Amino acid sequence: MDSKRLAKYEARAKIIKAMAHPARLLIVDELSTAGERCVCELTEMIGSDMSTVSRHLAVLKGAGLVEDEKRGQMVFYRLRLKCILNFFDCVESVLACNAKSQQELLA
Amino acid sequence: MDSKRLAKYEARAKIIKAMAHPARLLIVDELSTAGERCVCELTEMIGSDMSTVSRHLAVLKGAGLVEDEKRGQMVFYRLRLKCILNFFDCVESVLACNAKSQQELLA
DNA sequence: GGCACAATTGGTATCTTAGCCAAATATGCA
DNA sequence: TGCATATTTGGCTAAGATACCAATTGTGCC
Repeated sequence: MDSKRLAKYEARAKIIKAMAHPARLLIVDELSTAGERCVCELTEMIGSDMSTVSRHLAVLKGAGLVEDEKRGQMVFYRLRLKCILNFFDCVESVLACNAKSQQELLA
Repeated sequence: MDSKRLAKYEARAKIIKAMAHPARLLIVDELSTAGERCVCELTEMIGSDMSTVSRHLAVLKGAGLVEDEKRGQMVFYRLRLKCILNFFDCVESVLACNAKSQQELLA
């Protein structure tokens, strides 16, 4: 793979990798409907340590998927782009396709 | 996070994680345009060991993204779904958005 | 200043992933 | 049968990801 093509796929992979975790998918999903959430709200939803959630948010921010804003002692996160929902539609159709194949194997 | 919601995000994460690698993105991209490719062709494009490529393909297959067919001594892989291209469109728009932000910082 | 709350960061243990080489398996052909 | 090619799998090691606790930073309030 030449270096230009590699750079292209690495850039894509970084973004995709940022979403490749259940907790981070919950965050993206939640932000897409709620608009914005502070770290403490997300922490309660996810149910793990706040330090862990903060690191997940840092990953999403590093990939450019979310942006943050500090208001008072809280930090609010929101999606930078809405198209991530299309993304999920595609993932769901893969899941549906897989489920169908599973059924055909049983039938 | 309740177990049902967790299961939903884990299923999604598995699929997304399967694409979260430059070599696997090249494979998906290539299959989306070429239709199908054997392991040796993909190995040459990627430029790493065939055993490595074979493992990447196994990851994609495990997530239900590709299917394989053995013909002769070769194994051909192809995409199970075409919608993965929409997927890339979204990733590209995140990249474009990031690039724009970078420029604004410089200006 | 001193305390409480929100969030991030350092440190560390643990698990997973990725890569290579070598070995095993499968197919085609002489 | 024997050899070459295509692919997968086992074994190993290095690198990366994840989670927790503890410590630190920043803000608001008394």
